Formats: sequence, structure tokens, C-alpha cells
Amino acid sequence: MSLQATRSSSISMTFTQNNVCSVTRTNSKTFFLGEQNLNWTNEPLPHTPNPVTEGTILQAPVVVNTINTNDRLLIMNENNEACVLTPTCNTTFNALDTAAGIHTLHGNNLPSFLIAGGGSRNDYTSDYMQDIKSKTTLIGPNMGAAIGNDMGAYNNEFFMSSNNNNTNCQRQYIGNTANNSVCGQPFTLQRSVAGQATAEENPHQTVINDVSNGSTVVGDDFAMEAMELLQGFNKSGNFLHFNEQSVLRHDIKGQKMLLPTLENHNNGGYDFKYVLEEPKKSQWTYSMLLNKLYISMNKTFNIDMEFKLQLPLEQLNLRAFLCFKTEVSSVVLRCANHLSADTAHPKLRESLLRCNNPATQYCGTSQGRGIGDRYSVLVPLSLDMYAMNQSDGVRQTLAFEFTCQNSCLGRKETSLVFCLENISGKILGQQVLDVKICACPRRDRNQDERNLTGFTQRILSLGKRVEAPSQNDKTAVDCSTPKRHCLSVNNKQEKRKPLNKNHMPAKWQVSCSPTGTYRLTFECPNKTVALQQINSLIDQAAGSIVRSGDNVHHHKHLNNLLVMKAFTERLNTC
Amino acid sequence: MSLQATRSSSISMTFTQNNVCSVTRTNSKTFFLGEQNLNWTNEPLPHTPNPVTEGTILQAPVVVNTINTNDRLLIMNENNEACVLTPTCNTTFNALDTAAGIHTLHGNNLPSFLIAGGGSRNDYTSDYMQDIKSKTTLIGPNMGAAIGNDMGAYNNEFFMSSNNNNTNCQRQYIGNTANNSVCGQPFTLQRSVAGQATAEENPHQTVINDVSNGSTVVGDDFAMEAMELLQGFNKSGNFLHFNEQSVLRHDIKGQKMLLPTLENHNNGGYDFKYVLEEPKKSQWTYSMLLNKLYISMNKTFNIDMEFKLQLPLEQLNLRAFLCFKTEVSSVVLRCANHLSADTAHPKLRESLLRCNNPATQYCGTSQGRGIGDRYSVLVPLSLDMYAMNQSDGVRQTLAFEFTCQNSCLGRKETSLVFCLENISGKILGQQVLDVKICACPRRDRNQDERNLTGFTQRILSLGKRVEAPSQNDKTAVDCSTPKRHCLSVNNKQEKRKPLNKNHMPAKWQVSCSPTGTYRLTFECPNKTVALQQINSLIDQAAGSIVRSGDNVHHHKHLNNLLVMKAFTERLNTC
DNA sequence: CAGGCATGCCTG
DNA sequence: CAGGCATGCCTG
Ligand SMILES: [Zn+2]
Ligand SMILES: [Zn+2]
Repeated sequence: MSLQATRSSSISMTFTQNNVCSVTRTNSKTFFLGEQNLNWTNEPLPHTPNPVTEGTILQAPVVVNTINTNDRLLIMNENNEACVLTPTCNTTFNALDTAAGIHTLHGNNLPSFLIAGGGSRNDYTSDYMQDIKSKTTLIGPNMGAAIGNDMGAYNNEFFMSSNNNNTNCQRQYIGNTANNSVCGQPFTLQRSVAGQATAEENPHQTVINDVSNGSTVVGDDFAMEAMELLQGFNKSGNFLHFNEQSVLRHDIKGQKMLLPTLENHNNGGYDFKYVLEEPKKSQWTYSMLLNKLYISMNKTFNIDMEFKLQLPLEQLNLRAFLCFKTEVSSVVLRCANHLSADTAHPKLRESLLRCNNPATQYCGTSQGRGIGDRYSVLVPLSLDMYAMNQSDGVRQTLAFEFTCQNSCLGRKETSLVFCLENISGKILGQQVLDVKICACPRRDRNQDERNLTGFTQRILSLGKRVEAPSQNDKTAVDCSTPKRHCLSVNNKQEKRKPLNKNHMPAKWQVSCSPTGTYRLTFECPNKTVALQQINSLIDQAAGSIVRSGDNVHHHKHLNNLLVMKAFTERLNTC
Repeated sequence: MSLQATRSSSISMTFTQNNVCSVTRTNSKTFFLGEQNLNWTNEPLPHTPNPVTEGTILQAPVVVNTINTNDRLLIMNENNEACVLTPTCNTTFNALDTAAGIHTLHGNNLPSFLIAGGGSRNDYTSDYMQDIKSKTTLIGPNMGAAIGNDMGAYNNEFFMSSNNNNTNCQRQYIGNTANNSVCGQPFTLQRSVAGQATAEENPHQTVINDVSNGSTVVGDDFAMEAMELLQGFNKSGNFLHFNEQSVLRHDIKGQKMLLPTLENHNNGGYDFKYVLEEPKKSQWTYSMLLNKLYISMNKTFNIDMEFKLQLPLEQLNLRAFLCFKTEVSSVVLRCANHLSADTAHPKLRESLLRCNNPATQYCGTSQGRGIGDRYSVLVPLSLDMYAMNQSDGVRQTLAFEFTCQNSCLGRKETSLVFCLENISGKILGQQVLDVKICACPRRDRNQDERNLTGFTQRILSLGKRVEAPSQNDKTAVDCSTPKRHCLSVNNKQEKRKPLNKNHMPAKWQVSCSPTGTYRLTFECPNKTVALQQINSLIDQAAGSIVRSGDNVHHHKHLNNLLVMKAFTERLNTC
């Protein structure tokens, strides 16, 4: 998320004793302020006075991430309408997947601000939250508020999920925000399929893809507003006032203390990227399709860090750390089993990620969540290397390994984040690589790739078992005989057309239904060719999906192709 | 194993400084004494002087169970020939499965004696043993010496397995014992299939079934000799002398310090047994066939302890503890993951077995292996209960639960041992219940019961999936040639399968002619997609020609594809 | 390393 | 709670 502020607006918040908070906003829209005192009954929560007046007390038993009573929680809905909550007790849970990302404002006794949006499945860690968790359950398809105890926003309204008997959990209304839009431009939360965060703009909407893997949301107006809210506060006594300077200051320093994101960026203009070259007989495997490394625990993989130098030359470091894809700011710790069996040096021992390069520094603590205080490895990039490389790119090989498996971590998906930093800790570039640490990397990769298109292992094995086809099946007949509303172009019909001196073989066929569906039939001289041809179809379809984003038709089609491939693989010449 | 000594023989061992040990035996046979100084090379170990003279130094880097330098290790072969080793360092490993069982002689500074026979797979726990383990590997089908670093006896000779490179592991000869039989009657080690220990006798041999689940071996002459060796020693200074009295004394006291066995017995004459009644809606299940309880972690099960009173009445306790079926005297500890997550009272926390009855005492330590010093729960049996029961039996219900799963324990099978004890710790009766602590008790029970009769899950699911194809199937129409030569796989066949999104649409088709030609039919949602897909086919075909050189088939095919593309371009929705 | 099983866990 | 998947681990 870019931190440049181009517009100004003004919000003031006053905190009195007892965490009473009032908010005023100097732009054209009034500001939403929620008030809740949840008691975990099934009764709908009372509506929030809207707009609330200054001094309304906010009580939020449900908060995002680590929250103290000094913290303020800001949730936003798809209209960028905001709700600020003040927690009534210190607590912790991991809620990483929010539409707006989670941001912490650092400074002298400043309350932290966090933005919750999409909501996600949460892992409650405190006893308090455990208790709440036991009282809550899934409330819907992750639209706004989500599993367990979460807050979210949907359809112009804010919701809080809660349940005290784990059965009739419902989405609880905690206030509507009509006419309280913080931001002039509404945006729409969308969930991307492959977990890629992209931002599209159209004249009327800034589309924000709500990504379940915790990527920071990038959006034009929204991002601006969020950053203003988060970073524009400047404490003077109990009075926080927005000003543009604080944003800029924040921009420059303390990036390391920000919670991690899973975006790739090259803010520093270094064209930073990694190059992962899979050796012939490697102990790991890489899926291009998923941008994901599959590797066994305690196996080393080499990865090249490549970037273009900027002048003036400065010492650069490579920081690498692990995140959960869906709980980006959660700590990623080794399991007790592997930890207790490891006799390595304590600092090394606690790190799930190891770098075998000399001069590697192990940073962070078990509680650290920010980039600078979570467990990470920091490798000084050799200055000698700068000149040693081909063309204008600088390249250095690093060797990493992992000391736990994803199965140790509750089977949660992980990403490995590489940050190119200067010595003051400014992040010049960031590149993310998804990682699965498992016992059978190749198997799991194949499985994942199949699942990408819904082509499960199950269907494959089903296909395997098809031993004799039901041959009184009339499907073929139906299709080979063109129907009335079906235009069919086959060899015979085309004979009159001197289109090409070549014509298709008798059994090749192209037809088209009124709905626009095109039907193609062709033959291949043998199985190998057939499979190669199908593979090319799959490649093209997959590439098309990757390039043009989500499309149900494309996915279905790709899926069908994969099934066709499986069937073809199993079909042998009589 | 009965401890009554009916024959006498005499062995004397002298220990001088530095663990030098000499042995003489007053029966007709001379005694074998091995000498080793293993250094983990691949070279065969030097033969042991045979018979050794007094004062020979024994150095055994491989020992059975917990061994201190004060301990003496006695291994025996199938001719009941014995070898005594003195370890040169304190160490620990779990080697439970021995032909002769493992026995510890307790007393004032008495060295422990352990008998190793069959050898088995060992779990090395000390750093020292870890090191050794990394240097060793399987050396054969568990005849005498076994996996890893073990000693055993086979074919009248003693062997020690060792390997320093994990490859060419070989059984190392550590001495032959011809003419050194300790026991007049030879016996043969046999491995029983189901892990049941049985003893057969024939006129010439005492057959001892070497059981891989650690059951104590029962054998006539051998047992006698073993007990003589183990329990007949009586310390006077550094001189141990066998006498019958010490056996009897040992018989009466200190049973609790013996390593556990998995035998059922009622030595005290109390007709002690347990009664496990499975409630209708129980959270556990019991397999009568396998005498095995299947239960989830942290779920309580009730079990009745029943016995007949003996006069004079005395306070009785019920002791319960877990053992590994195949490593009976190993410690059974909670895994680090569950242990570290448990906030219960330390004593309770470490115990994998919990008893919910009031007044339960938690005994033992994490190192303890004997009945009295391993982790166990001890429940005083209420005297009030004695009269309260029907008929002549006394019955008391106990509630137990487990705090780890078998999967936590390396998936090793476990048995729960119930001992009826008097207050001096004399074991009056013992009953064993196999237990599997798992997430899906019912499933696993069914699986185990099926496996018992060789009717595996696989067969079952295969049987399920076999869907008899219609014999009068007809070829797909598009497959012009004789029907029976043509295999066609399409959607219709799959319709029966409960899979929805994962089979091909009705009009998709793959078929194959006897000539090996593959015919593919598929649809695209619109013309654009159709053309893109055809282009990919063309690209692949062209690439294939470029790569693999000229091929008439390929050229024809490519040409056809180009025609198909042209047709498709001209074909519009009606 | 592939095939297959064992077994925790998720989902309906 | 059954069905099914995910995933470590064993075996050939
Ligand atoms: Zn681990
Ligand atoms: Zn456990």
C-alpha cells in the first residue's frame, strides 16, 4: 500500500477517561461510531445511534489482532464506512484477513488502530477468546463478518458475529451507516479465487479485492482514506488530530515495525525479485502455476535474489520470514515437538526458517508480529557481489531450510516473504513465495495443481476405475447429428467451399449452438499426440485464467479439459 | 514368570575396581564371558577369548534398557548360553523385546542384571545412543541381533549389530559359545505371528517363542536358569553368590520395582478382572475380538474392577499404567505438543493416563520404567464397596481418560495394565487391556477387526467401487470400427457416480479406435475461447514438429487443425 | 520414489 | 457421526 497522501481530510478523536471516545470528521460526510455491549445472547444487538454523538462509549468484546484497552478498532464496510470500537479488556486473537489489512500506528503511547473489513476465520489464543470461540460458529460465506467472533461489514451495514450456543449463530447487526460514508468513492469487496490481490478501477467504483490470504487491499480512494485514518492521527494529550505531515513521516521510518503484507512490490525501484531454479534431482519442487515451493522439512533449497542497483550504492540486507497466508500477522512458531527435540543454539532453535549463508542473523521473538520483531532471518547482501553479475542485474544465492512442516502449524498455508532492506530497515522491495513444507512435496504439488481447477484426486481415481464404457450410451449420436438449432460445419458441408485445398477429415467437426457454445471434434494419430494436444489446451486455458482473472466459464472449461486428459490417459487402444 | 526356585546351581561373579568382572560357575558347564571394545568400524569384531579368564574387561557400548556402569548385562542365545557385558558408560535405550525378558535385581547397590536375547527394534533416547543409532541400521530378519545397535544370539553364537555408515550393516560376531551352554536343555527362539507368547515343550527342546511385543518368555528349564542367574546373586562385598533363599526373598518383596509385563495373572488368588460395559451412546468402543478399547483423547471411560475377597481383609489399591505392547518397559510419555499446551497441575499434567476417581494418586517419574517408578495412577479401592456387591464378587467403577493419542507416541500400540495391589505393593492380580487412543475410535476398530482377518479396507472399498459394466455395451457411435474394439469414456458413464462438477459435460467425449487414433470432442463457451483453444492446439502441434522433426502424421494433423480453425472462424451463432 | 496405509480433521 | 481429504510414514 502506497503511503503517499494526496488528499487531506481531517478527523479528530477525543479520548476521555474510561475509554470513552468521540470522533468528529471535518469532511463532508459524518462519521459512523458504533456502540456495543455484547452479552452473547441470541438477541439482535441494539442498533447503534447513527450518527452517534461525541462521547459515546464503545465496548467491543471482539477485536482484531492483539488489542489492549488502549487500542481502538476501526472497521470498515464495503462503502468505506467506518466504525470505531474501544475494547473493554486486553485480549489477543489472530484475525488477519481483513479487507483493509491491519495496521498499527506506533508512537509514544498512541493507541493502535486496526482496520477490520472482510473478516475471516480466526484463531483465538487468549483464554478470554477461547471462551468466546466456544460460543460462536460460522455465520455465513465470509461476507463481512465471518467465522466465530468477528466483525465485518456488508451491504452498507456493519455486522458482528456472535453465538452463545454454537447453533443458531446469526450475523448480528451492529449499525447501519447510510449517509455516513467516510469516502466519497464507494468500493466493492470481492474475493479473488487464487488469492491474488488486484485492484481494478472503473469510473464509478474502486474495486477492492478482498483476499482471503490477508493481502493488503489496494484501492485508490479507500487506501488513501485508510492511511489517513490510521496514520494521520497525532496525539496531543487525549486528542488525536490528523495532519498530512505525520503520514509522510510515518512513510519514511518504521516500516519494519509494520505488520507484514503478502504483496509484491518494488517501492525502492530496485527491480527486486527472486529466481528459483529447480535442479534436475532436487529435493523440492516448484509450481509455476501456484507460485509455490514444495519442500520437505530440514531440506535445503537455493534461491537467487536478484535486483538492479541504485545509486548511491548502499549496503543492503535480505530479510526473510514466514507468514500464514490467511493470518498474515500471526506469529509462526515451531511446534513443541520439533522444538523440544532440537538441540541447536536457542536463537536458531526457535526459528522455523534457517538460512545457511554465513553471517545470517536471526531476529525477532516468539511474540513479535511486525516485520521487525517477528522471527526472521537477515542476510547481509555482499557488496562484492554487486559487480560480479551479468547485465545490469545483481544476483546472490541464498540457502534456506525449514525446521517444521505445515502440518505442525495446524496445516495452515504459509508464505515466505523476502524483503530487500537498506541498513535503516527501509523496505525497498518485497517478493512473496508460497511454501508448503511437507513429507511428500511432489505428491502435494500435483494434488494442489489439480485442485486448483477442482480436479480432485477423487475424480482421477474414479476415472481409473472405469473399466468398460457403457456403449449403449447415446451421447455420441446426439452430438454427431447436427440439430436444427445447431449450426454444424463439417467436412462434407465444406466441400463446396474452396476455403482451403485441404479439408478436415471426415470425423472432424466444428459446430455451434444457439447459445454460442462451440463444439470441436478432432482426432489425433496416437495417444501421445492426443495428450500433448490436450496439454496445450490446458496450458492455454490456464494461462487465460491467470491473465484475465476469475471467470467461472474459464474455470469450468479448464476443469473439463483436465477430466478429459485423465480419461484419455486411461483409455488404451483395444 | 514364577519365581519358585526348584533347582540350584552356583555362579559367582567378582567385581574389582574399574568394572572388571570375573565369573565362575560351579555347574558342569563353563561360562561364557565376552569381551568387546566396539569402535563402530565395519571390521568384524574380534573374537572373544573363549572361555575367558577371570578379570577380563567387558566394554559394551550397546546395552539393554537403562544401564548404568554399575549394571551388568547378560545376553543369552538359543542354547541358553550367556554372555555378560559391563557397560563403560551410563546410557539408556529402549530395548524391550528380548527372548528372555528384562529383569532388574534390586537391592543395596546391587548391579542390575538384564537378559537380552532376541533383540528387536530399539528406540534410542540418549544422545549417546542417538549417535549410535545414526550409525546403524537393520541387519536382518530379527534373528538374534536386530535393528540398530543390539545384541542377540543365534545359531550358538552371539552377535552384535553395528554399522558406522548406515549401509553395509552386518551382523558382527562377538563370540561363539560352543560347549558353554549354561543350561542342559537347549531352546529355540521362535517368533510367533500374532505376538502371543506361548511356550511349547517337546522331549528334546524347550521352545521359547520370542515375541515381538515384549511378553515375558516362559520356558521351563530356561526360565529356571534365568531366574537363578538374575535373582540368585547375593552380594557380599564385591562377590555375588547365588543362593536359593535370595530368590525366595525376592519373590516376596519389591514386585513393584519389576519391569511390567503384559500377562494376565491372579497370583494373589483374588480372581481379579475388569468389566468393560459399552453404553449405548458411548464415546468409546470395545473390540471383544481384539480385547481392545478404542477411545478418543480426553474422553472418559468407565471400567469396573472386580475381584473376590480373600481373608484376612486388607486395604487394596488399583494401579493402572500404560505400556507399549512391543516395548513393554519403555517409558510412555506425553508428546511435547500436548504437554506444553496443558495447564493442569504438573503431576497430573505429565500423566498420559488420568483417573477421575477422587483420592487418585499420581505416581512415577518420566524416567521410571518399573511398575513402581513409571508413571501410573494408584486408586485406593474403597473398603465400603466390598460388601456392597452382588454374589461373591466385589466391584468398583473407575473412570479413566487419556491425554495423548497413540499417534502422539509414534503410533506405537499401547496396553493399559491394571494391577490389584495390597498396601505393601504386592501385586495380587494383573489384567491387561489393549488401548488405542485415536480420533475415530469406531473407524479404527472396524479397520483393525477387518485387518485381523485379512479383509482389508482396500478390498472393501474396491468391492464397493466395482461397478459391473454392462456386457452388451455398444461402442460410441463416432467410433466407426467394431464396437468391442473401441473403448469410449464419456460423461454418461460417470453420471451414476455421486460426483457432480468433476465429470465431463454430456457432449464431451473421448474415444479410441483399434488403430490407435484418439478422438476428442469438447465444447467451448464461445467462439473466442474456441479459437484460442484451437490456436493452442496448433501451437503445440507446430512445436512438436519443430522439436521432433518431420513426421507425416504430425504434418497432416497440423494441417487439419488449421482447417478446423478456418471453419470455426467462419461459423457463427445461428 | 510411488503406492498405499494410518490417522487427524473437516464438512455436511 | 460418516465420508472424504490431508498428510506423515512405511514398504518394496
Ligand atoms: Zn514441527
Ligand atoms: Zn499428544
